[in-house]
Amino acid sequence: MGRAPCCDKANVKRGPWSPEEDAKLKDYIEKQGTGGNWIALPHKAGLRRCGKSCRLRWLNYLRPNIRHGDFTEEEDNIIYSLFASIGSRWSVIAAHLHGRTDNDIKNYWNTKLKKKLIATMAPPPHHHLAIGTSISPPPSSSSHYNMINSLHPYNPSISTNQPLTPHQGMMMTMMGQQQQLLYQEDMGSLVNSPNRNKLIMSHQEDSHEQSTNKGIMLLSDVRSGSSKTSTVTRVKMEHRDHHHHHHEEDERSMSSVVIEDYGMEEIKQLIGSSCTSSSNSLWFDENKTEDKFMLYY
DNA sequence: AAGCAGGGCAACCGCGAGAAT
DNA sequence: TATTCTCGCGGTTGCCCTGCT
Repeated sequence: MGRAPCCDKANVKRGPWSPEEDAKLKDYIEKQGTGGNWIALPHKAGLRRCGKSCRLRWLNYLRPNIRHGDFTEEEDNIIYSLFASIGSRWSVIAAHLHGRTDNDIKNYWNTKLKKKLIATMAPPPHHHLAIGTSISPPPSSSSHYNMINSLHPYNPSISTNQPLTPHQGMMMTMMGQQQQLLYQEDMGSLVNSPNRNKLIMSHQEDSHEQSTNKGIMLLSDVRSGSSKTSTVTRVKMEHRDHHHHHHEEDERSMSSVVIEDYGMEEIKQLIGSSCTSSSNSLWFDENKTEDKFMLYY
C-alpha cells in the first residue's frame, strides 16, 4: 500500500515563495506557532502550499536568527572537521553553526568547500602510476570505481595537541574510521595529495588481504542519478579481526551524540583518536565485485 | 549585444524513523 | 501488533544570475 500524499499536489502552489506568502507564513507562525502540525498549517495560515514546503521555507529562510552567506574560516574548519567525522549529516553540522541551516551548509559544501578542499590537495606534478592501468573515468556512470588507500593507522606528523588544518582533519579521518565514500573525481585529488602514504591497486579480493593490519578504506564512485552535483554516499562496513568477521550496517548514530557536547579541540582529538582505534576497519561496498583499483606511490 | 556554459542556491522529492491510532 | 500519518533528513532538481566568448 502506497503512502498517502502529504498534500493535494494539484491544488498547492509550487516554486519560489512570494513576499506575500512569506509574510503570511511568518505572521502566522509568530502568532500561532506551528501547532506541531505542518500539514495542517498552510490551510490555517491561508496558504496554498504543501506543509512540507512551509516547514522548509520557515526553517531555511524565515525563522529568526538565520544567517546566510559569508561563512567564516572558523565555520569552514568546523564543517571540515564534522564532515570528516560524521559525513554528510548536515542537520548535525548545522547544529554546531549558529544561525546556519542544513540546506545552506549542504549547498556551501557542494559548491564551494569541496572544491576548495580539492584545490588545496592538488596532486604534485611528479606522481605516477605504478601499475599500467591508466586513470580514466569509470566505464559507465553505474560502475564503481574503487581505490584502496593503504595508510598507516596514524600519522605521527599530525599531533592531536596541535590545531588541525581542515585537510589534516580530512586525511586523519581517511586514515581512521572515515565512513564516507568520495566520488572518484574527488579521489583523484585526495589520493594524490602530499599527505597520502600509499595507494594500492588490486582487485578487491586482494584488498581484503592487505587490509588486515592497516587502516584501509575503499573509496568508491557511486554516482547517483544524473545530478550535476556531486554528493557523498555511505556504504556498509565490515569489521575484521584475526578470527572472524561480520558485517554491520553503518551506524548513522555513530558520532552525533558524542560530538554534540564537544568543542573544536575535542572534535579534533576525537578524529585523531579514531585513527588509532579502528585501524583494522574496512569500509566497502558490498555490491562491488569486479572493478579495478589503482595504485599510486 | 547575443548566446552559451557553469555556478549558486532555493525548493522539491522520496525515504526512514517514530508517534499516533 | 499492525497500519497510518507526520516529521525531519539527505539527495536532487531546476531556475536564475554572472561571466565568458
